[in-house]
Amino acid sequence: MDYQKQKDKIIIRNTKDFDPKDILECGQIFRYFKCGDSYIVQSTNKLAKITKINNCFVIETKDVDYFENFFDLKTDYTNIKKVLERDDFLSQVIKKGEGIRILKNDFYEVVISFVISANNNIARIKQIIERLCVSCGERIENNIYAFPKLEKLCEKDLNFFNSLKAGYRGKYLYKLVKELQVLGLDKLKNLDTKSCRRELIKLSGVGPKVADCILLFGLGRKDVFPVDTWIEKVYHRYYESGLKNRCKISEYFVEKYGDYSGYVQQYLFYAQRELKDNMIV
DNA sequence: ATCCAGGAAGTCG
DNA sequence: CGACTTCATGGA
Repeated sequence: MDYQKQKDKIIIRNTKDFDPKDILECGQIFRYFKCGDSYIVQSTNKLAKITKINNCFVIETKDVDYFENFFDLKTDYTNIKKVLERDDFLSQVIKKGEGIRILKNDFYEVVISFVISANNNIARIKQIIERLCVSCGERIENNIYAFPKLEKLCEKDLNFFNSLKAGYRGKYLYKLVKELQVLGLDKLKNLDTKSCRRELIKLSGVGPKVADCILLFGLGRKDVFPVDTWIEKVYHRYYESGLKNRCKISEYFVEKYGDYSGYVQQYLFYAQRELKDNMIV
């Protein structure tokens, strides 16, 4: 990855492996918005502004090292895509999101965010998380708030979580934050993928799919394949169609793509969602 | 009005 | 174990 770090900015020259639209709108993060020609991205209490300037993307932030890791800039996506493009179908799919990168977002923030995501749509997920941050998060700038700390959310009652208009997920969140505080966030992070997945599923509001999203977007594990409604459509339309169970479909993809599963899943999800029903010939 | 969204939990067999 | 139902909310 061709990029240069400075005190308060990162300059990215290799724009074919980095596109903020592809990265942010592929459903792995919910705290971002367009601001003129720029994108503002938030993670925990940190903030970055991405702008295209002269065939480069410039990431302006006070936390250069954090966002270098956040955008996974040390990983070579040219090589990842080269491997995957040996498959003719994937080659077509990747064209729809060539600038995708899998983010390394904050583990705890990802847990909360994807419990909210269950059986929900992205526009509404963003609104619910925004309400959560505005009501409980530290104020960073004018209308910018940090993601609330776990201790703060543990003080809140069930009524508060219901007021977020998260529907039946309110009671999951209420129980979840207490479970996380008792368990300790660091203990989960250091487990191997299968053990961690098994522990995550014990948390309230976390099932197989949400656990896979947490592993992928919060812990950088690429040997998982979250299966939601979009991916289920992709499976039945472009792969085999014999499996009905989403867990089995996930296993099918992980066996097929191994340590590239997370990347493939994200390319497929983005292409299917962007192009609706006419993804590929 | 009915269906759908980055599904999970509860129940039943 | 697997299948089946219920669960809020809001946009299309």
